[in-house]
Amino acid sequence: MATPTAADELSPVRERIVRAAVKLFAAKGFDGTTVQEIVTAAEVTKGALYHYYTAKEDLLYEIYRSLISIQMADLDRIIAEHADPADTVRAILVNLVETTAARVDETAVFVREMQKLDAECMTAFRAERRRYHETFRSVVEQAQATGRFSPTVSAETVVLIALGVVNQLPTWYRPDGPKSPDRLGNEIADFVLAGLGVGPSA
Amino acid sequence: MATPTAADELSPVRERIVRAAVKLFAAKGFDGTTVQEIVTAAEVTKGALYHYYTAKEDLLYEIYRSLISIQMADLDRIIAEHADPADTVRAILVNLVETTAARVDETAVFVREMQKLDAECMTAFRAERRRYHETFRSVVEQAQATGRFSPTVSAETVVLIALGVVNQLPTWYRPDGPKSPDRLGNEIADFVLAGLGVGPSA
DNA sequence: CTGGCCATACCGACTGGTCGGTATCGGGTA
DNA sequence: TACCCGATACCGACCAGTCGGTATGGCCAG
Repeated sequence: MATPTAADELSPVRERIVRAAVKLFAAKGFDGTTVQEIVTAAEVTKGALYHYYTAKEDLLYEIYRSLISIQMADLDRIIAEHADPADTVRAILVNLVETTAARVDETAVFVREMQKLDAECMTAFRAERRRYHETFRSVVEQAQATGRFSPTVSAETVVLIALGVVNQLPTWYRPDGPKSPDRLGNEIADFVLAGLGVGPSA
Repeated sequence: MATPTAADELSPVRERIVRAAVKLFAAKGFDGTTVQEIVTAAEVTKGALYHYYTAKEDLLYEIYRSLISIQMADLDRIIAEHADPADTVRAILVNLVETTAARVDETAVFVREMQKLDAECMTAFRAERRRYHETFRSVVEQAQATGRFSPTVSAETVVLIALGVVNQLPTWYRPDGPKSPDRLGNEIADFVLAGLGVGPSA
């Protein structure tokens, strides 16, 4: 266990390759990026890349897996930590904005190129996404049922709106912009909670 | 002027080509679609395509131009037609959802492949988008300044959220789903207006 | 200690096939 | 005939992936 190859740790070479791939895929798209460009940017050779990965598509898979596993773990943790639904929703949104802002390239690739995965990966990822979506929605639904949130708008629409902003975030978010991810997340949460009939902060 | 080549009218062949291109680009991406696939789907030949277009990229340009020009015209018309800001915001959102639902493929391509346009087209399109964004935002800002909308959330955030949902719409919207575009648009408008402190309908 | 052996990590020229785009010609219409 | 629309054959560039080979380092027998 001296070598950090366990679990999620990537060997330095693998990590350099994936990092380069993410940046290039985000900038030029999956099909628009050549394997040669990736290996040049990663300062490795084609042989090295194909030593670690069996196909270009594996890189996509690696990117998605790391992104989704983080988000799902965060969601479960947040729901376990908070009792009040307004707190929960706020925490979910702030966390989502923060992790997305920290991984803009990954998210951009995810949003734009998801459908390029082969059928079985697609199904798996759709299932994960669905679980995220439905977990989020049930938080809203339960709070509506117990009268904490206004029931006028459908929970489905709320979730669609909330996830919509986050997925579009890579298009407009700039790390050097005036608003920190934390503030951005809270502003979005303010708005969403206002739409659910909850006043700003408790 | 007997031939309908004027203004936005496309000759039958051109139209078939663009239609096929939109569908394929939406399904497989710009780089993932070959010119041969386009001409096969359009039931024309490569010669015909390159007779009307000088490059594959021209097809992207054509798609964007038609989408954006419609949206900009709608926006200007809607703002001219409505005096009350709540009505204006609702009308903008309903219209946006309806036109987007009617052109899911175009929007999907637009959102995903915009950056593949060359530098000058990009600049032009960014300017148009910016104008849309800022026009929308100023409607919200003015209503906040005159006390019609709650000033607690920044107008910028509201616009980002509203346009976020619409751009993501191609990912989840299904024409055969339970909700009509009109109803969807109104639900989104309900939520956005609630977030701005305006009760449902006037 | 040392020398032979093997596994893992990595190299980069090469290939089979594909793709965007072009050159050229036929055939219908005026 | 003249001209435009479209068909077909073709080209040069490029790309994902391969494959024969090298380098490094650990390990075990002598």
